[in-house]
Amino acid sequence: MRFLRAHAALTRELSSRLEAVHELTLSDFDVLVQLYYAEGQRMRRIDLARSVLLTASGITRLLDGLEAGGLVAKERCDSDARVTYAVLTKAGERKIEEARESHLADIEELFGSQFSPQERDQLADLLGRLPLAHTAEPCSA
Amino acid sequence: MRFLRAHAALTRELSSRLEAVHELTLSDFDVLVQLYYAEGQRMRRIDLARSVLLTASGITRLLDGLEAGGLVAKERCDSDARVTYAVLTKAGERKIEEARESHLADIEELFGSQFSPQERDQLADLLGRLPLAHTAEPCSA
DNA sequence: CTTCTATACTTGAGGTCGCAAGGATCATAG
DNA sequence: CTATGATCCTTGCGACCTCAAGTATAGAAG
Repeated sequence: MRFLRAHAALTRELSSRLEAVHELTLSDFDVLVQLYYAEGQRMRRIDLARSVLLTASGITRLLDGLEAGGLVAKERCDSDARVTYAVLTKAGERKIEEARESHLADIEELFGSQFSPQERDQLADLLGRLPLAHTAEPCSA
Repeated sequence: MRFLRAHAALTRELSSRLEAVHELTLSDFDVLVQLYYAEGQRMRRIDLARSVLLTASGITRLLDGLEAGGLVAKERCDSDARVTYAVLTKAGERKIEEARESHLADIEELFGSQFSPQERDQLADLLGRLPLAHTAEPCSA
């Protein structure tokens, strides 16, 4: 129960702040961060989908939006014509660097301020043990 | 990050199981449980909304569905014509008692099995400290 | 080469939810 | 009594996401 409640409350707050300041969804931000830390700042759409826990169709539509905003671009793959890469553009890079700052501050305020460093580790450990929560975490947020 | 991932994965799994077996959304279930434990098995719609962290409009539409299914009923309030109560019907009571059983088993499997009793308390404590997570918890799930 | 299966992606339809606006009712103050 | 403001609820609209189905490509087997 607490888990669900906490999530609903936190994501609503974080999402609305992110949206108000940067015009980004939490999912948008999530995708941009993944790309930011990816090698060559590019990823296959399918891997992107898995790492942010969306379906393939979800990623298609989300990237449509980010492409329209010029934050990411498509790129074909030479060795396999089925795959399309999503690449972070310069604008996208700037965007995520801006947004990351305020987003981390928001997280710190809503989340981090409640816990001691030790408790944070504990929480991370406990949450990390949950099934299916292991998709990709080459990221510091 | 882990928090968001864990939530996405868990709710998808729990929700699809609940839907497959009982044709209930996680939110539906949540509302039914709230009513089940409420005094007289009835609540004002607005309080229901706050306790499950939905907006008023969300509750209206969700209850439309549950009413259509005969699980809850509307009831006018004599002392204040603005408010409408949502009351659990007999069918709703049966439904929630059935669903609760399998849902708790699912939770146990996905969630509880990862932790010792002590760790559960720890996790509950940590999550409970998050802001806005304090809405209503007269419930054992 | 052809066929069969698996994978990557897109699209159409449908569900859930929030926001903003509007209607009804209540409470309070003049 | 009337005006004002607050509260409860509903509705139109749009955002986001999933599922199912369809297209295109790849790889392996006959």
